[in-house]
Amino acid sequence: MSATRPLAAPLENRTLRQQVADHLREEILSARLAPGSELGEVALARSLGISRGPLREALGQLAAEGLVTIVPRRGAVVKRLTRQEFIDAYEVREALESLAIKLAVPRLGAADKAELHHMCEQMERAGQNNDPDRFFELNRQFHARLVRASGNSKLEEVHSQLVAQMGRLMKQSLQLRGGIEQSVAEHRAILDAVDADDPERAARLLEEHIEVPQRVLRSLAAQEIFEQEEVPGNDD
Amino acid sequence: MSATRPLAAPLENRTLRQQVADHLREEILSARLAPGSELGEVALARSLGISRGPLREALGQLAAEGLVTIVPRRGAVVKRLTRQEFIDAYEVREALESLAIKLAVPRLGAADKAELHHMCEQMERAGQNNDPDRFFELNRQFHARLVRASGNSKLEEVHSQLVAQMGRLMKQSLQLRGGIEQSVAEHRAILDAVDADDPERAARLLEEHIEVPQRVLRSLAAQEIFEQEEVPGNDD
DNA sequence: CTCATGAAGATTGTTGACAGTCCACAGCAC
DNA sequence: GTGCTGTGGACTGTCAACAATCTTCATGAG
Repeated sequence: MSATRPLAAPLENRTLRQQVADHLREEILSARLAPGSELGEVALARSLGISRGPLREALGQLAAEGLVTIVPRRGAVVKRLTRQEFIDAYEVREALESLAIKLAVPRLGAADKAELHHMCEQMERAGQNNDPDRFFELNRQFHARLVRASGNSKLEEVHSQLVAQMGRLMKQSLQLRGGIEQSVAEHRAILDAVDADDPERAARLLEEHIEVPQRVLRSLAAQEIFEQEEVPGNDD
Repeated sequence: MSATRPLAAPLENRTLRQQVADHLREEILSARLAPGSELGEVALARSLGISRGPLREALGQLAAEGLVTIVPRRGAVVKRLTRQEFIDAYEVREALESLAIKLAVPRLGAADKAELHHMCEQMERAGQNNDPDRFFELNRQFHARLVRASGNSKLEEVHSQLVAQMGRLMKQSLQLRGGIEQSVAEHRAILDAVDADDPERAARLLEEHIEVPQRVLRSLAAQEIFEQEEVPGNDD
């Protein structure tokens, strides 16, 4: 019980496919690999110093996770969401988190609530410091924390996968809502309902909170987010 | 527009990995491959008449879909759900279908409603004929139809994947509820709300409908469903 | 008799090479 | 000049062999 990684990785048993999949997932989520980027197998394998076999398996896995699109005999590209797909994903995410908070509220202890409040304060501070990247990361952790607190592993799995797919776009959608102060206020309102052990009110507030970017996306000509980038592919 | 397969498969472009993945998925869903079955690569590849390469990619894809479990350097087995995982999946499914029916009701035309009623009648007939397999299949189609009618592709995708994971167990859980007549009555009640264009009532009824096996699973010592089968692996 | 040790067999992980397909571009007919 | 055709290159799909690891079983010490 004194291992450096007590959870889920007892030994360095990680196979190459897993390492490559994790690496590429991280590259995609961090936007170092832009949507639309073509993932040539030989070039990628060379740059990673491995063979094409494990790389192909990793790409297949990422395709099943919805992060890349594989066209038979044409290769793999980082998946690019249409506006409709993004709205659809938002709706599903709303339903998932609504369920999550209803399940989570009766299970939360004082320590959990305190931690959520702490995260909320950090988010406010990030807003004051004008650090949107940090705010985004904290926001992601806040929602992930709520979902995990539901105690429903499948829910957590589906949610994290969905958030990963929406990925980079969520960061930009953050700019579409009323600004960081508005978002922090909404989080506080949700936490109030959580403190009061009122799952229904918490769920309603959470749904409204998540709905904000959805409404903006529907109404506004927020096309720019999607229409943009034709992606140079490889710029040397 | 006169091709034999107008949708999604213009040519026989399907790659071996896809064919194998589809084949194995069908085998698992139809319970010809029981949960816990060990999927040895060499034996499987031989029986399919292919190499291990595409097979490994297909297995990786199915693992990402949650149908098989791959333990590094130990091989792949058909995933076996614990009771908790099954309950968790049921909760998520309930949230998804609740969202689906709320979205679907305002979009359904008279023809759609008629089709749903027709499916419901067929379910009743299957019950009278004491044909649980057919009833199960119709029930699956009924719910899938509702989800598709939501117009949310991501929702449909996540839902179908979840249903596939629950797969074979759902058939057995059908026996746990009040019997086929009870289930048909519940479907009729849902359709009444749909006919009345009342999304909230439809969603509430649907949630109660889905909750039935959940409650049974929680309370009852319905362990038998999960504790069973140690699975012979390969019987030649 | 029990448990540790080690070798043999079987299975998975990885690699490099071969085969087939798609795309781009040059050449030619009109 | 425009459009079709064929050839070349690059890429993906597939395969068979090699390497590494795990499991099993026999062997021997205590």
